[in-house]
Amino acid sequence: MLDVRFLRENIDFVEERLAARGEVLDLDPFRKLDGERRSLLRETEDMKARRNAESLEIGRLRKEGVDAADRMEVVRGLGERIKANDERLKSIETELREFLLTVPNLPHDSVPVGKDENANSLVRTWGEKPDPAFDPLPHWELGESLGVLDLPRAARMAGARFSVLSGAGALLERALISFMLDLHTREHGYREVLTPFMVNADSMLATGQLPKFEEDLFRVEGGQFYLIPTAEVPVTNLHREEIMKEKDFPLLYAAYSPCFRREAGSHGKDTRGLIRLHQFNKVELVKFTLPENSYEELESLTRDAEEVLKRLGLHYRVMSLCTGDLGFSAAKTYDLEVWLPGQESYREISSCSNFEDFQARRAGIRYRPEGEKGTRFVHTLNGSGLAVGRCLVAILENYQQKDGTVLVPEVLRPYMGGMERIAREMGPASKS
RNA sequence: GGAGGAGUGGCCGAGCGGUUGAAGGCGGCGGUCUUGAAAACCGCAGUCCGUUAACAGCGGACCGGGGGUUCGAAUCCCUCCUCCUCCGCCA
Repeated sequence: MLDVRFLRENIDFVEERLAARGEVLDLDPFRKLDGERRSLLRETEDMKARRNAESLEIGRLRKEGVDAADRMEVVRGLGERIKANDERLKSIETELREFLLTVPNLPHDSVPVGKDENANSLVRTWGEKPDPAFDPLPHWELGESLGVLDLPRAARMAGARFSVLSGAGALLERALISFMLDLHTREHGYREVLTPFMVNADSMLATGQLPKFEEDLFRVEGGQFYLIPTAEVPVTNLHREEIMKEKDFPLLYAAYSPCFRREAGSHGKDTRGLIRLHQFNKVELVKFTLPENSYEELESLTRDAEEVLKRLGLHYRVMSLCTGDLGFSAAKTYDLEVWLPGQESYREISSCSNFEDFQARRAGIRYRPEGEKGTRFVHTLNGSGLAVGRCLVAILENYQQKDGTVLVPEVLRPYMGGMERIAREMGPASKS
């Protein structure tokens, strides 16, 4: 959510910045509602001040035994007008809030202007495309032939966009999760948290999934819960409605969670393999920082995510998303894109964003600046560190050998009982 | 699921329907004292909204959330939520 006072005083500037997102957003409802609210509020508060004074006076008179019936009558009438005004105010405030909740964040100055992903700018690349002397298989063919991936059975038990990993596949997924968490907690200073995988609507509202993107979420039938689309939601909500101390910052968290997404509107996209699923695993990094440090923290957050790819020896590039490709809540985002030889393309494997105070304002996450009166909103950031399933895809495709086996990256071997190579293994009993 | 109990400021804990934003204690901050520290003593301290150049004043709201009664509600009524205890069930 944008700061109402800032919006009021800089409404033309805001309109212009939002236009860079490619979204035509008319801020007139704000102009109208905000003005109405303020004049009505002023009037109503004046009446309340009078009522308070009168009531006090009535109490005093009655204590002295003086009859105050006529005064009480007057105040009763005042009370009725106050009540009517309060109701009107409430509906205006609700409308205003609902409108503000649908206004996206402002892009940071350093974000390239453009209308879609073609305008994203390349920040840097690491490593090189492998140059195998054979035609690399896409991971779904490789995984099935190795017996570590079973998509048909996943489809039967759940549906399209689900997966079953088995044997070395399941082990590799688990190894990746442990490796990532260990790296971030032991070397990068994050604190591991394991949170609920379902949250309430307030939490979804705080991070920006609601109210606008309900169709992307799974809602649990018969309950007030939503399945989380990313651990960003529960972890950011760890400090919802809290006022923290300046010396507490920065706060760094790493969390493993499964992620659940409807993928509404992406029919026909990435229909094969593990790239786009209704359920996938992810290790998420979340930071709470002081406003003045958030952009340097975004750089280090991105580096922390990159380190996973470096240690796995996977070639990738870093893109800065342009204004038109930026997510609703983000002020600036770097995407990490890993090279997938089976598909001859770079695919997003991490998205690292600074939300500035956009989420903090929705969530009420504040701190007390030292030597200053009052409170300020913190800045929140998060990034995948990394998407585990896509990471598994990248390993299968990048580490496949001519003989159809897959080498296990060095750093993962300790997590896999020393396994150096994934060879064809006995899968589950074959279908008749 | 059944039966009881409780929700007040960072924490603990008072609060006959009328200067109670809220006693007291702890913690925090500033000061006195001290070579320094502790102790003791003095003082300051909530959040949000509106007005405003102002994080100065002034006004309004907030005692789990929402609604009601009343001239006036932290205090009375209704409702929802959360937590605790006992029984049942359960990984």
